[in-house]
Amino acid sequence: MALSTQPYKGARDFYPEDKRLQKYMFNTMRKVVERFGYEEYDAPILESLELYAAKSGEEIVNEQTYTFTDRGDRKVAIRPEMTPTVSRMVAAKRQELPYPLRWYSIPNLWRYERPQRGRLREHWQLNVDVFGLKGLEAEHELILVADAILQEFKAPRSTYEIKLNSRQLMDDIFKDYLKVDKQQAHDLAKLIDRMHKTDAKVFKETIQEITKSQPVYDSLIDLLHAKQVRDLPAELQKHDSLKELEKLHKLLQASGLTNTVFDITLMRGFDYYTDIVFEVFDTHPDNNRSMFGGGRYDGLVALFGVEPVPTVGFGMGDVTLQNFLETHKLLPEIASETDLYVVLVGDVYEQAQPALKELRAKGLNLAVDSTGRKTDKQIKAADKKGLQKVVFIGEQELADQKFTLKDLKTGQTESLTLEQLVNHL
RNA sequence: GCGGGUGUAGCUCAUCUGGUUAGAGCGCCGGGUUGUGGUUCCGGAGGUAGUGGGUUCGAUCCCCAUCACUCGCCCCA
Repeated sequence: MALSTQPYKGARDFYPEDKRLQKYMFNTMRKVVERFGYEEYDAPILESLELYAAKSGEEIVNEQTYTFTDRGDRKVAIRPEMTPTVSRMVAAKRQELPYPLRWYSIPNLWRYERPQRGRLREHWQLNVDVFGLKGLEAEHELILVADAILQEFKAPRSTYEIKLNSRQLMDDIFKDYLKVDKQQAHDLAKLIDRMHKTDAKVFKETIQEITKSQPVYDSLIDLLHAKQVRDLPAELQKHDSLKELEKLHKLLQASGLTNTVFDITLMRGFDYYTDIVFEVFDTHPDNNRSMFGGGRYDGLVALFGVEPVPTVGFGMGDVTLQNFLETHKLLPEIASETDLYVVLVGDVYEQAQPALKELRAKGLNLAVDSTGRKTDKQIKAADKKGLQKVVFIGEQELADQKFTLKDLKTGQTESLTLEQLVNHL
């Protein structure tokens, strides 16, 4: 039985052309978040299982986390998300860190689930967090960062929509406005979260079943029709979170983000969110899904026994981002890291070394064809690698110290000294 | 974890209700004479039909199992 060449289920091999694309995406993200003053951190892929048990939500720990017991009998998890880790890191140095803290990371994360479009078992996720800002300047900044990343990828604002809501608002609506109990609130939240995917009739019937009260049902249906903050009942207009949402919306509009909307059905899966949450949606019908999201989670750092630190963060997955860029045809051709393919003509491997050394010293990335095969084969190899520039080095060139540079795209050749060659590229 | 679909050459797919040596396009390799690719021409390699069972005189085709991929659900990025 031959060994399988397939990568592990739900995980990807990155061949050089795939890796080039990944590097392009990550470098673009890095460039943008660093422009906003965020600094990169990292951490181990393994964490103690307890880290996730506390606050991530039931499902992700019980069913979606890769776990094992190590030789020292410790329960270990492969990180399914980065937020608990970064909270742990901040808590560990709570007193000595300079706030506001702007941190980012691009970790690979593992979740045990059924792979499908936009969702694999291993993915990379840009995590951007700001620690130590109580005001909604934090939310504003992070949404600007998310938007700036998509702008850097040249995505028109019509291709995505930024949805805003508040977890606090929803909690208070359930508790004080609708006056339903905890279990009902939880069930309703889950249901509302998938309202757009549920059949309208089934949706309403399920609400009936959960609320068991006609007035509550009517009020809730009314709320769900709200398209903007102003549509909500006057009684709720006084709610702090709603005022904040309105302010945030104005701030974003003033920043040129014309594609932000209030969406009362936005819930977000993790239990640790405490107030404003947001998600960026792809508006394309073929890929209508949440690309990334985040929100405020003021309580997480305090779980480590230190004073709380107000925090806002978001995550952006590489798979969903790539789907988005592909769907909107925003992925450019990415050139190889190699600048120049060296065709050796005749038996000149040894004599060519000084010239090769000089070219490398001047910063060119060279791939030398040291096979000794015919020149046409060598050129074909360069072409197949997707390289555009080829230089010929043979007896003649070495004698004259003039080298023939060929552009495989235009077919033109030029005879150049090493100096000129370097300047040319 | 649950439900549906698919699985034939490296890739995309044929093989007409089970019937001789399973085909094509693209790709790949070699050649059109020795220092210039991409076009073109000629030639060639490559498949135990995902895997294992079963039904049948006979299975790529029907049945079962299993694995993989894929779509949806759950959940989420």
